[in-house]
Amino acid sequence: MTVRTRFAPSPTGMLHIGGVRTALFCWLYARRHGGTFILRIEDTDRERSTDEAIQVIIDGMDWLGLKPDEGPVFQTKRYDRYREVIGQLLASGHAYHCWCTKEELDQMRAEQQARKEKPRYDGRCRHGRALREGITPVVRFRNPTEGSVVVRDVVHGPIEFQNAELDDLIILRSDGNPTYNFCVAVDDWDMRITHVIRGDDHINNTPRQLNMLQAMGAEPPVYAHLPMILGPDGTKLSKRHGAVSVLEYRNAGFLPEALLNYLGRLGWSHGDQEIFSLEEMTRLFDLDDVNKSASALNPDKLAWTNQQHMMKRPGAALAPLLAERLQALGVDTAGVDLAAIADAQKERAKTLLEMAENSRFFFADPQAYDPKAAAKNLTAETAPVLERVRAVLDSLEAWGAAGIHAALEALAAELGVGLGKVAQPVRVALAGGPVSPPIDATVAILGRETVLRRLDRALGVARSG
RNA sequence: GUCCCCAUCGUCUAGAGGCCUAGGACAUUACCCUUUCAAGGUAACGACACGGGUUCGAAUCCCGUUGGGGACGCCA
Repeated sequence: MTVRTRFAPSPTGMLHIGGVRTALFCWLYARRHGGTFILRIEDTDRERSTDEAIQVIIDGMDWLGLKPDEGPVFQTKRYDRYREVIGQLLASGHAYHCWCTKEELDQMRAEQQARKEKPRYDGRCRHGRALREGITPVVRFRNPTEGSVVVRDVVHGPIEFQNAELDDLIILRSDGNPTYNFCVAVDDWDMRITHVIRGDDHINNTPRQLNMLQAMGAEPPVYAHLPMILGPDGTKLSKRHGAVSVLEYRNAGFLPEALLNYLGRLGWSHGDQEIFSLEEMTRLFDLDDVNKSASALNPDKLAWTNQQHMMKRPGAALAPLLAERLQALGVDTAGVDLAAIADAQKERAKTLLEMAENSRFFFADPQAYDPKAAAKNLTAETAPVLERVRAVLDSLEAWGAAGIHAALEALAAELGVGLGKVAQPVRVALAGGPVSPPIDATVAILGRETVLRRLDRALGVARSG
């Protein structure tokens, strides 16, 4: 049996990272077993579905590299098929028309709640009802009233539901649109889905879907309900928590492999390992290792994970992404070795955005010096040192980090001071502040002309300060 | 309210009855390394929700309590 999984988002909001984690596990499981991963867009709610949301789903998955093998399949394109199945269910008595109005149903629910009962359709149209003028009936699924349904869930184990707890759900609205639970059942069947991997907020839908599958004569898939992902404060994920949409993570400068690594470690683990490449995850992933409890997002750990992945990438593989972030900040990146900058900066930034911000001084001379740093490093005492550095660098033959390092070290030795006494004034002169990559790399990247120019300017400040 | 799910450091997790004096990671704090900042290294802090069973032995199995989450739509 070939494994077939599906990721089935509804395009009503932005694709958030809880959805991404679901997509990841579906993708991973399919990849791991040489199966097929399908993207299905559940857009039967025509009021709330938007093209923009569909685009975000597709762009987001594309960015992350979670490419579907089939799809996107749109449920709204399958209406003929749904109506066909509804016709069959009607004919076989597994479904019936219901003429209740919304007002009638609202009243019924209100009464039930007043009696502290679980609100549910009471089946008043179950055994036929006179056709009512001016009302287009809905179609309801005739759920069994006795016995129970057992969901065989690979992460939770068997879960039993009493049929008496379930009511007759609407499968076709009065406007002719089929509803979610029904479409899911038909689609999972038609698409020959073998493993339904989704959030555990769907556990309660599963017995209904199982009953419909049975009524249609379909073999049910295996279910795996994943624990929810909560916001950092342990409550349900919402816009309140800030970055929720995948694309926001891209814009904040996270690497796709890092986001996937972090999300993968939520609800899944492999011993003590924290850092995984996508390839490793694919090789190691198993539904047996998925745990049952919800997990809260930890922004610090996400940032750390991102840094770990940035350090794993060669600078050249970071350069184009760094360029995007710099351009977003309005920095002109022409003519500068971005790969070298990325290599120098990747272990001192948590995100590409932070890297870009830390790297601005590579592209423009400091407009002002950090007051504290200048007061300490651009002084009458350091001026002679800066002068010597200027002379040494001016006459240096081969421009390169190794040569620069050797030259500065020799100078420090000659002056009888530690390298720090030489490097720090130079750093402030070049970067405008007390922080930068190692001075040799910084000098090398900046280039002789820029370095000499900035030293001259700093010298002016040092002499007068 | 009814039904369903869940429960190990602040957070993510390891843990399949003895290997647990409960391990790792993020965060925090100290120290080391060091030309700054980082990165890296070492250490410290820090948890089995509670109560009953079962067992020679329970974080692990069972029951209850409490707490959290989800579902109960002509939403998905």
